[in-house]
Amino acid sequence: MAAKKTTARGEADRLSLICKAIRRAILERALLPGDRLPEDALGERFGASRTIARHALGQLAAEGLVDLRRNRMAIVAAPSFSDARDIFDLRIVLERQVVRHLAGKLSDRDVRQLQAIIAAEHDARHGADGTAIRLATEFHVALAEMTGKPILIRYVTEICYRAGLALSAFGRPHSSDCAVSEHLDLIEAIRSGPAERAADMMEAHLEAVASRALLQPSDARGRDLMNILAPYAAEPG
Amino acid sequence: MAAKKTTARGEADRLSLICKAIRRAILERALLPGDRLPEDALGERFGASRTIARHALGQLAAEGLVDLRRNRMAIVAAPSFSDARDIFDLRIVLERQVVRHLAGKLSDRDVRQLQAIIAAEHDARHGADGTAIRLATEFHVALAEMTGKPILIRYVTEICYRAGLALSAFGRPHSSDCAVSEHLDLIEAIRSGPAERAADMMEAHLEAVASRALLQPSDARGRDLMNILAPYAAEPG
DNA sequence: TCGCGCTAAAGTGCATGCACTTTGCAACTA
DNA sequence: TAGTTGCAAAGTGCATGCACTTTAGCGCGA
Repeated sequence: MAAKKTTARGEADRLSLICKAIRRAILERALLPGDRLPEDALGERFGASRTIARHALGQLAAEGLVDLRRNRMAIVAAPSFSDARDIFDLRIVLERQVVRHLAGKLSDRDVRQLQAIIAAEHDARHGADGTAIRLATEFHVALAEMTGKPILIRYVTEICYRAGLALSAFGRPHSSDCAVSEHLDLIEAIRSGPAERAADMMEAHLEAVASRALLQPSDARGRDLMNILAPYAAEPG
Repeated sequence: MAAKKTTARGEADRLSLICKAIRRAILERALLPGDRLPEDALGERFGASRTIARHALGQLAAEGLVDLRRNRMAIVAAPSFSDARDIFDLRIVLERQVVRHLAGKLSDRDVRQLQAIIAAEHDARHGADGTAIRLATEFHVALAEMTGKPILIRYVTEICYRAGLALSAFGRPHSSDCAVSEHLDLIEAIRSGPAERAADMMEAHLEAVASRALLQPSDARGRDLMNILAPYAAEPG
């Protein structure tokens, strides 16, 4: 009973495989907002049929990472500037909640796990841009997971990916440098500090990330035609 | 060009049609946690094939309303007691955020719309149980929509439906009576009050709803076998 | 009477096929 | 040359079919 059919091992079915791959590609900026995601190509790339690829795109659309218009090819979502701001506002209230749950309750094992991620961030800070961004996200997701609350974990994870996408739409290439020291401070505050102080620190950290990237709204690379043309639509000539 | 094919009018494609129907059925307790959702029956009921029904179930699973296990029939999700508690915790932080955005900014039109919903709640308070619950939820969703922030709206709507499901799993039949007066007070606080006071009032309201329903964990109708048996697993005999 | 295995019916997992829609390109026109 | 029209290639929307899995019922033995 080693292999039942062609499939055995730890194959977590191809649907979630495709979802994971696209999520990660978006997070690491291998896929950029507006990039096309044809069903056939996707399916072929992962050895599945269009049916599966289509289903995966549906899931990702539900998570806000993919834009799905009828009869048109799916594309990586291109959040507007105000979407980006709203995503970070939401991320702040969710991660404040994470920190509140964790304050004064981190086990030594937790701390070590977080420090390992930060160490990886440190190592990656001069490597590929995408790796640094992914690790920074992993830090926040790991924090959420330490609450042990599945629902909170799900929403924080989702909003973190959407935030990554938003930064990808508006952020300048080098925006995640000092994250390492901020993350270290954060651990210390959560480990020892009172809940509200730690939560405030998380908010300050996320606000800093957002404002480093989301300063000028008209930074997008020529996309968002509707917004650009809006002022011209009212007055003719 | 009246009707292009068999389909015209405002048909919002059958996928979202199925999703909406199931969401509403769950909210109104026509569908209860654990109820079976076979793909064929669903498709047939809505004049679609299994492909569409399956896709719809995927979406609903992503929203946490449906439980999808491989090779097994989909069922309405049966949140555990701690899931229910977490859902309400999350709902509180999200709706506090809604209220913060809205405090002191409700237009007369907004107030009238909210009052109309409350009036409907008042009328329905002795009718079908499901209608009252649906209207109470509509009140909260309408509030979220008044922020005009699509991302916030999406998450609040989703968590409201999940909360409805959680109440369905643990709540006693008559738990939404005094909601009317609480909702009226809430409007007044949001319209006139300072943001944090209004947010506190929203928290108190949701906490009241939760504690009215989520008092005793072992209320579930014989489900949640694992939890029930947990104390017996340790000591034999 | 109660458990236990076996089998048919019901259901899921997924690829494929066909009809329809969009799109890019190229020829045509002014 | 620039704009427009028409057409083929590419892509989506969806139903259906087939292989595999689960499940429920039934008969059999104890």
